Amino acid sequence: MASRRQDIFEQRKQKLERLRALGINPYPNRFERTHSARQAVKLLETMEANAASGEQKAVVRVAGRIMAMRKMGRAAFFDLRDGSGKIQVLFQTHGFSEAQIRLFDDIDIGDVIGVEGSLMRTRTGEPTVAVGSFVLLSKALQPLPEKWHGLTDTDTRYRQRYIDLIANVEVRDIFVLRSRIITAVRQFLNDRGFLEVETPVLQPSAGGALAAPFITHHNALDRDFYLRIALELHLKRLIVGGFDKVYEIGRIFRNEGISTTHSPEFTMLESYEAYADYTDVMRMLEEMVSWVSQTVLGTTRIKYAEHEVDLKPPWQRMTLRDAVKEYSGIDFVKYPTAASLKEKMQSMNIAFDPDQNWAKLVDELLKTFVKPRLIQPTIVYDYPVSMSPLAKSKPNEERVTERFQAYVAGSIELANAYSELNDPIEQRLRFEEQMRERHGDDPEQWTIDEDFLTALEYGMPPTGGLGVGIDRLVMLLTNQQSIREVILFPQLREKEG
RNA sequence: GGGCCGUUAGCUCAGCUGGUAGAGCAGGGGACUUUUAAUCCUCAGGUCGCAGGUUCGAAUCCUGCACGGCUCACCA
Repeated sequence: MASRRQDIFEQRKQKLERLRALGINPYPNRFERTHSARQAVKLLETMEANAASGEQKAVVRVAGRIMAMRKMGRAAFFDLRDGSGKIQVLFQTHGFSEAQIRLFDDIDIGDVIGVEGSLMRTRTGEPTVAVGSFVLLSKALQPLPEKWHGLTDTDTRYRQRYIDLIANVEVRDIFVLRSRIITAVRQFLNDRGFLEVETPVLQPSAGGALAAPFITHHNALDRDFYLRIALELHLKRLIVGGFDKVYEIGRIFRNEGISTTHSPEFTMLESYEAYADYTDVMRMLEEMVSWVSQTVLGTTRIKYAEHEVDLKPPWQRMTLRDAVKEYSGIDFVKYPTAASLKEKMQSMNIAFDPDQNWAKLVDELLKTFVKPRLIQPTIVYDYPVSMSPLAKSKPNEERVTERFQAYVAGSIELANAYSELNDPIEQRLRFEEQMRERHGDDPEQWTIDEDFLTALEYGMPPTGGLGVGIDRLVMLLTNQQSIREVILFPQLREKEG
C-alpha cells in the first residue's frame, strides 16, 4: 500500500504490533545457533561425501538476515545471510501452527530470523535448510536497497555504511581484507622482534611532519593540544630509551585537503630499528609488503587499476637524481638554486608555482614525471637534505640524505623511510631552518619539540625508520582507487536539515 | 578554494528542442508446494536537492545555495 519511507515504516510497525499481540517478541534476547551459514553448507557437503554410510539427516539451527524471499503459495524460499555467507531456507507451511503462519505472513525482507531444520539439497542443487520451526530475531522497520543493483549512491554508502555492508558483499570483502592486512603486518613485525607500542594522540605541539594539525582543548589543564600528525618523534624517544625495535599502527590527523588519496584521519605504520640504516629498511619493506600480499591474497602478483604489479622482492632501486633525470630530463644537481632550476623548467615549458622553493620544485618534478612512470614497485632513494629534515646525511655528501620513498602502480606512495638523524645539534638547526621558512624569523612563532631534542641529546643509536600509509597499502591490495573505499566511516560534510 | 559532472518514488534508473512525471525492484491485496533477479493479476506510492528568476506554463532554461563524485590546487 505504501511506498514512501514513512509509510513503509508505519506499515512495518503495524506488523510489529500484530506480532506483539500474538505474544511474539520481535526482539528476543537469544537464539542458539548450531552452525553459521557456511558451516551448515560445509556440513551438508561432508554428509554427501560420506553418503555411503547411509541415510542421515542433520538438523541445524542457523540465523541471519532475510536478503530475498520467493514465496509460492504454501512453500517459500528465503535467502538468509549471516557473517559467514548465505544459505537458502525452505518453508513448507502446511505443518506450521497458526502462530507460525501468522508470523510467516508478517515477515519482511531485511528481518533477522533464526530457523531450525534439516539440511537438504533442492532439485536444482541449492544447499537448503528445510525449516521445521523459526523465530523472529529482529524486525527491520526500514526497507533494504534493491536486490539486484544494491546501493550505489556514494553519499548514502559512506554516511550509512551499514546499509552498504548489507547490500554490497564486495564492500564487506574489502574491510575483511583490510583487517587481515593489518593483522599480517603486525605478525610480520612481531616475528622480527618488534615491540608494538602506543604513543600520545594529544600532544602539546604536533611534530614529525609539516602538515596542519587539528587543535583541541583540554579543560582541566586549560590549554590547547594538537592531534598528532606523525608518530615519529615519540617512537624515536623510545629508541633512545633502549627499545631497539618498536612500531606503532595508529591514527594520524592532518587538517588538510580531502582527496581520493587523502583523508583527514588515516592510519599510519611507523617502525624504528636501532643499528639499522635505510638499506636495511628497504629490504624489510619489500619483504613485508610481498609477505603480506602473499599471506592475505595468496600471491604477490596483483592488479591495480589498469596495471599488473608484482610485489616480489627485490624491488627496482633508483636514486632520486637518476629518476628525475631519466623521466624529466633535468639533472637537478646542475641547478642547485631555486632560481636556476626555475629557469631550466621554464626553458622546457614545465609549469610551476613561482613561490616554490628548490625542494618543492624537485618534489614537483618527482610527482609529475617520475611517479606516474613507476608501475612496478620502486624504491627512489637519496633525497636532497632540504626535502628531508629528519633524515641523516650521507657520509661525505652533505646535501644528500639517506632517505627513500617507495612508489607503485603509477600513483601510490607506499612508504617513506630514512636513516634517522640522531645528531641533536644538526637536528636543532634543521628544525630552526624549517620553522624559519614556514613561520618567519620570529622564534615566538615557532613550535619546536624541545623534549625530543633533549632526548636526542641523551644519544640515539643509529636507527632506520619507516612510515607506511596503511590505507594506501590496503588500496593497493584491494584494487581501490579511492581512500574512502577502504575507510569504514569516511569524513563527510554534515548534511543540513 | 577553482573547474567539470551529478541530485527525479525506499533502491536502481528513464524523462527529447519548456506543456505539469514513468519503469523495474521493494511495498499492499490476490493466485501459486522446489524457487533462486521465481512467475502471473492487481493496487498504491513524488515538495523532481533547496531558494529565487524567466515564462501563459519549469523536473526541463537562468542565478544563487546545499550535498556528493571526479579533477586541479594544497598536503615535505
